[in-house]
Amino acid sequence: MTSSLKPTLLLDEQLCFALYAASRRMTATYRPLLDALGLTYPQYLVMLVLWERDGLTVRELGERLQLDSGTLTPLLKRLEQADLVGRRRRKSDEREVEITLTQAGRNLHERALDVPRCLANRLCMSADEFMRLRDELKSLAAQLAAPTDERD
Amino acid sequence: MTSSLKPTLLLDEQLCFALYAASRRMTATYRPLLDALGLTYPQYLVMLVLWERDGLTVRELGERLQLDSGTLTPLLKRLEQADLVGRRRRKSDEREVEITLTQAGRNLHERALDVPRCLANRLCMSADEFMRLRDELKSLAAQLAAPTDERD
DNA sequence: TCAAATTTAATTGTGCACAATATAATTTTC
DNA sequence: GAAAATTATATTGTGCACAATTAAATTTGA
Repeated sequence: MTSSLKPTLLLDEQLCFALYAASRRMTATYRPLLDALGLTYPQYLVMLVLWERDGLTVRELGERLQLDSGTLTPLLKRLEQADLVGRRRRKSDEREVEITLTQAGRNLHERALDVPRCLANRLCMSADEFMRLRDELKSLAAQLAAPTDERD
Repeated sequence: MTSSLKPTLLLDEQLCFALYAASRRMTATYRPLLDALGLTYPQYLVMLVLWERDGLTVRELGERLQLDSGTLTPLLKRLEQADLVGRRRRKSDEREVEITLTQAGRNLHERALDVPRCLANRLCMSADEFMRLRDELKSLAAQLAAPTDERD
């Protein structure tokens, strides 16, 4: 049989704290690697998206990363200051701001290839464990994102 | 055989992004529940620790939550403003600031018992799955926290 | 066609995170 | 027991997150 979940307020028993602590620890592990590239962790995520597909709008970046314009607008301005991206209103629809990589932004891609390799070394995890944990987190996020049509 | 991990820069393949996104989504799921208690998510974590053991110092809270004084000092001042905790220097060592629950802080404990129950309903996870994922995240965080005596 | 509704970014304000530094109290060492 | 080192908290500054509001462009619909 599967034991039923007994909710408590003990910190060490909380999934939410394990998630929160692991996420901050992961970001801290990336920090020295990303410092070398002149990027913060959220800036790195934006660059990942743009390296996959350049020329997205702020809205499209936000959908991909689940971040709103209040976060992205200043972040993108800092990337623009660093000469990694350009920002310009689209001719076809002036409400949209298109973000494009500069040459320096494109050049950074190659140096960034080291980052996941370094992390993989730190993880001491098999590819299978890695993918299973990743997919469990994705499905957890999807479940929490789903509209709450549950009775309480 | 176990396939070897091939590091890429594709967002959807990154464990780190799955972790980051799941953590933010979890916090967002807590938000409406904690709003009802007048707490933010990090404030709730501090209260969890104090409900388990009252009268800790800022340093001890920081060790438990892996947060430094730059985060905790203003957060604790807001909890003090909300009359949930008191702060006072210890007589035995005036460098230390002891945090104690007020009566209102203790009273909040009972109302908070609903929070993990509501979350458990949202998760649609067996207790076994819950505990396994939680423990995997704990061991991931521990691994990343360990000193990097790896060769690259 | 033109007013209303919608969409998209930007702005504002609050609250973390965290690095770096400052300050004050305590402990250690000589 | 006084100088030096250590410890604990607070402060400052930067950069997210995210809610709420604003502003501008576009679309919709009578």
